[in-house]
Amino acid sequence: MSKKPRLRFAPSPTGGLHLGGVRTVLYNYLFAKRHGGTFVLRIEDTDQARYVDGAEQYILDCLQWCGLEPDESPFNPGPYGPYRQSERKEKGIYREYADRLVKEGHAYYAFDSPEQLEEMRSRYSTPENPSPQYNHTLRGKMRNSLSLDAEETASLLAGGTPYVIRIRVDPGQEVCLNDMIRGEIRFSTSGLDDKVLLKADGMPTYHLAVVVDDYLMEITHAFRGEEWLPSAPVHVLLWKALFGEQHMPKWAHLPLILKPDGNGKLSKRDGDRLGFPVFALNWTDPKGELTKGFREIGFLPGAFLNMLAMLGWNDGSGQELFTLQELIEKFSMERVHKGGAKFDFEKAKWFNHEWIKWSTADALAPLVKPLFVEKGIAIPEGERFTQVLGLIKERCTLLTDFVQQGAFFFTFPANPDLASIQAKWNEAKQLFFAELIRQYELLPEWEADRLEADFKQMAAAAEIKPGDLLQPLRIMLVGGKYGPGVFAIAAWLGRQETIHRIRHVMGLLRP
RNA sequence: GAUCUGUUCGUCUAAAGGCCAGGACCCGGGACUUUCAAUCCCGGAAUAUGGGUUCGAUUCCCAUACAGAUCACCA
Repeated sequence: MSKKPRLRFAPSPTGGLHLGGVRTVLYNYLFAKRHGGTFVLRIEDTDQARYVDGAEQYILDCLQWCGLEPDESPFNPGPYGPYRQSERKEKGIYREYADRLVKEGHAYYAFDSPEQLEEMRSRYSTPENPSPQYNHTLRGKMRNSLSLDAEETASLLAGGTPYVIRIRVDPGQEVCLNDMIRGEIRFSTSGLDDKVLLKADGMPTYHLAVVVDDYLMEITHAFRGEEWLPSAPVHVLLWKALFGEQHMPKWAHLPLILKPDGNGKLSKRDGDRLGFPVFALNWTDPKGELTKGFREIGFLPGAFLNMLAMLGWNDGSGQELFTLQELIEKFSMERVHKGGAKFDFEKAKWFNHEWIKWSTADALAPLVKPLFVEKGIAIPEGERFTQVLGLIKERCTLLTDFVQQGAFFFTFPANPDLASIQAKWNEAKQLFFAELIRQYELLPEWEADRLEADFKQMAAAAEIKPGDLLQPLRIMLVGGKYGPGVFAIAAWLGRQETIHRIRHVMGLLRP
């Protein structure tokens, strides 16, 4: 790489950050870091109608949670600011380039009202061509500085008639785009339309803004979703007209993330319908409707990123578990897929489970603690708590599972599952546990192996299969048929609590 | 409808002309065991179709089929 790469993520602050968006961030970030480059966050807030308060902070929170923090952003500006397009517009940046395009004949003024545009679309719409475009064939029939004479245009302009600036695309030329993932893609300009570049409110559209800002911010590589491919030739045309193609960033259009069932882009609705999140973090829309995020349902950020990275990329070795650091070291655009990938929530959970197993109890503790607190469960400080996490982490797929799996350590089992032992409960067992309590009370040391050894010895003496006694003991200590080894549990609970729990359930059972 | 992009087990994918198409998720079975997990073993399942090119095609070419994206003063 000749110079330090500069990459950007350029979301519009309109709502929750989607899985696909996070993956776009990730690939941009990985590539930047892989090559010692810079990762910038630029806010594309040019659509004031869709702007949502708080969405910008939300995006930053997502990046922070993921650990994909930008080197330059509206919150920590670098030398290429401002980093919000609305602020850039205030400085007249886009206007200047739009005017230049008009002056040089690459763009023109269009005075058509929304009604007139609608009228045009319905008038020229046919079964063969359901979406007529504002292009070289139709622009002569519309009200613009190409169809009107200069005098009329000037008076319209002087009279304050609302107008937009549209790119002038001449037919019959070929635009070639060299995509890092897909190779050479050719478009004929005949199929392109005269896209609006500058809106009537003076704001640029995405097309103008992305080109101008990528140039001004010296972006070297631009990775974005595949849905942008159809408008890529317009951007190439703009680059040629404004700054020269040789300065254009290298493009890559990332494959789409598809819905698990059927086909098509994964949407928030699919998540609601199928019962999984599609946003990174909880998102509350302006109407107050909450959409769950991966963080809140109990994902580790590392697992989330790991899963996303593998949706469309692999290093060819068969390795599936990667830390962010490893991804940075191994990531390469050459190995990014062309085809879209269906999102599989089961596999996503598998990644998280692996990450939890792999995490230390100490690392998990601060993440899990609030979950217990939330449920009103008082937890001990320090080692006592992490010991429990160590005991149960391998059976937790989501962080939230820890509460379910671990609550009985800290709270007395209120409703023990008597049904599963009552049927086989008898005098002999009653006697056994009474004796067990006596024995345990006298035990010099309270430690799992010793507890187990004594238990088995006594079972043998009583001529009852240990298995028939362990089930009741588990219900007594845990309350249900789950959890780690019973003697490890007893050891952790301590003598007093263990005996208390045994006694309590014995009182509930009738031989 | 037009333009563009895709297509290997149900899903994510490996094999960048050449060992029985490999791994993972998932599902089924077994082992272990003290429940549930974890772990280990075994099994299930794929190159969309048709033509070429080649001694040999998952891989290269063409056609067909299917799927997707886009077609706003939204990004």
